[in-house]
Amino acid sequence: MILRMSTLFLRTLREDPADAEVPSHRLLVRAGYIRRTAPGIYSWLPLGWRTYLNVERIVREEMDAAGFQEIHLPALLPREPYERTGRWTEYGDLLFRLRDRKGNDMLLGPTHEEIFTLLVKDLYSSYKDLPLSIYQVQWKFRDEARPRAGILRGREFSMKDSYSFDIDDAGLQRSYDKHRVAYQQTFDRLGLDYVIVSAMSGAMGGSLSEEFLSPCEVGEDTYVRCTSCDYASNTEAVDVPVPEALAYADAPAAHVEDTPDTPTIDSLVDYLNSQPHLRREDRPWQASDTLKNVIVKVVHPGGDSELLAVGVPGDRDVDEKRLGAQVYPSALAAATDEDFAAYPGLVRGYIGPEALGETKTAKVRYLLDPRVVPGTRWVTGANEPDKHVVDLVAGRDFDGDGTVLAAEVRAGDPCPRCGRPLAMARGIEIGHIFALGTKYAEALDLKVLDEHGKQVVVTMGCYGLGVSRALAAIAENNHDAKGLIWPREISPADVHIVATGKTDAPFEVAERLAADLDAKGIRVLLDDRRAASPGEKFNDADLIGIPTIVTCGRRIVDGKVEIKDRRTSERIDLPIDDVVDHLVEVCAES
RNA sequence: CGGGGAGUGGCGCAGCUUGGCAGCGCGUCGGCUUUGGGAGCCGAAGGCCAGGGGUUCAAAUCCCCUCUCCCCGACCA
Repeated sequence: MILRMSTLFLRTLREDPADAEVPSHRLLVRAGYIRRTAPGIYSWLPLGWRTYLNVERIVREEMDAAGFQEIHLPALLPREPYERTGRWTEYGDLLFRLRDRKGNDMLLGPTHEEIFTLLVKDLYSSYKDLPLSIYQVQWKFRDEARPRAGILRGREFSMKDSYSFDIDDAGLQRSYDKHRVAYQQTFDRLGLDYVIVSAMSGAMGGSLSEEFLSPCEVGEDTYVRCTSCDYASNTEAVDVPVPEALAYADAPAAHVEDTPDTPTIDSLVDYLNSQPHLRREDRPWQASDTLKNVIVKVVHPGGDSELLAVGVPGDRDVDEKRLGAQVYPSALAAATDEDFAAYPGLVRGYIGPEALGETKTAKVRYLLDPRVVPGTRWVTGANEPDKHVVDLVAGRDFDGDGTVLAAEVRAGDPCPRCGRPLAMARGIEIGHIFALGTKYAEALDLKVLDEHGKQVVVTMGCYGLGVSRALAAIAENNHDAKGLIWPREISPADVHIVATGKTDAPFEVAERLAADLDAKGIRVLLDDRRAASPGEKFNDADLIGIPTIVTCGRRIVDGKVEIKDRRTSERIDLPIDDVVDHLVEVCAES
């Protein structure tokens, strides 16, 4: 099939749309691939839809090749299964809810664990049926608080979601690994760079989960990567190398000092440096010499809560996400005035380790950053207003009840694998795989008989891959100032033929080439517009981003056309008769 | 939910401070000319200035209220 610019349902924009910031959004709208229909909701135009279908096809081929079976579930779903797993409530405002004419609650599927689980329960009842991996490509609906960046984060988006069903943990691990490999192959074929970072399973439940992040400035997920080796990790999960313990035999004894009006680390450091009798000889005091003790409230799943004290070097904040991941499945909350009132030993702004810990006066569980090893000397709160302790030595004067990875991770911190500096990076989450376990099978009572005739709960995995988001990620990684530059397999066409000139000849040559290429199975976009100026056509071709551009123009009189590689801008002139063979070769190579 | 910005022909914007015929560029339609990097000239169509209320002889412009969109943050399989 030959697409003709003269009749194509397309309008390219000369200027950037006012509401688009990120490159993929800007260019996809400008080049006439998508149009905004409502906030976070987009319509696909012919070029965009062909491109989208290519991405979807590649994903589908890779899933099929891995032995997963495609099915298709409705997007419009009943409330009941989501009620049973608790997600009707848990999803909150994120869920698009509606009612049918009888008043029954319905929803637009944000994800389909429940329905897949019920479908398997409906059909299967024996361990002999397992393992099973099934998937679909479906539009998902989430009423995001803030949709952004075009199709990178929409309220309606396309996702390939797979689900695996196994009889035991070993089977789940095998299914998980198969999906992991299938994802690697899929993203390789899509031409997307990615890093795999371990993630917290959070609300999805389960033990193991990994995210596939495509490195990209406009991505929403921050992660940490090593500047030297290939270590990459979710920020929450970065490990901190434990420094060696220091000798402290000749360390001075701890002493309490008056430090009026110093409830913050900054004010404390300034005060220490301003007092001649407190100054250090070797260098000024800095925030990292202080030990900051932060009180948070941990709310357990049952609803009980307790206070927790976290001690971190004063130059670092407690990263709530990181701490939250450590206490999961309990949740974090801010400690209230009442909480503090219950522990008179805790003096806000002047909390020190001597009052903390299971055996101390405050009896608040006290966890320390791994950097606080025995022998390190600290300035920290003396548990009295306006007083701090200097030269408090870890291991001699205080201990924690354990360690916790709660301090923020910063660029320059050492890589846990090789010790070289880490860097902060951003990425687009293009895939997320979970070893779910039995959460959904239990809630929905999916059991099969095992070889002993005993009912066992099936264990599950779920594996998401954002198809429309992957397209946006590909666009983010494949463009220049002039427009998009598609990898051939993704591109809406293989070759963009531009005819230009005032005579019929170039147009006739272009038509003939288009027909010949089409006969060879090469997909052609033909710019057969007579009225458009050459400049307009060339700019449109660069904007649209088809990988090979053939210009039938002024060289026609020499029997030649120009072939340009969109990515490298390399141009060659070729005799007309050689063009088809040449392009067949070019298309086969890339 | 917090902070910032913006709503004016299809698109991108000016006009608002200081009230007085609703403008510019692009696009669209017709005509002539033009064809290698978004062509030229002539003519034309197309706008309740987000909505509601108010002030005024007169409101895109001033005042009050509402709505919507975009960006940053919070949130988020």
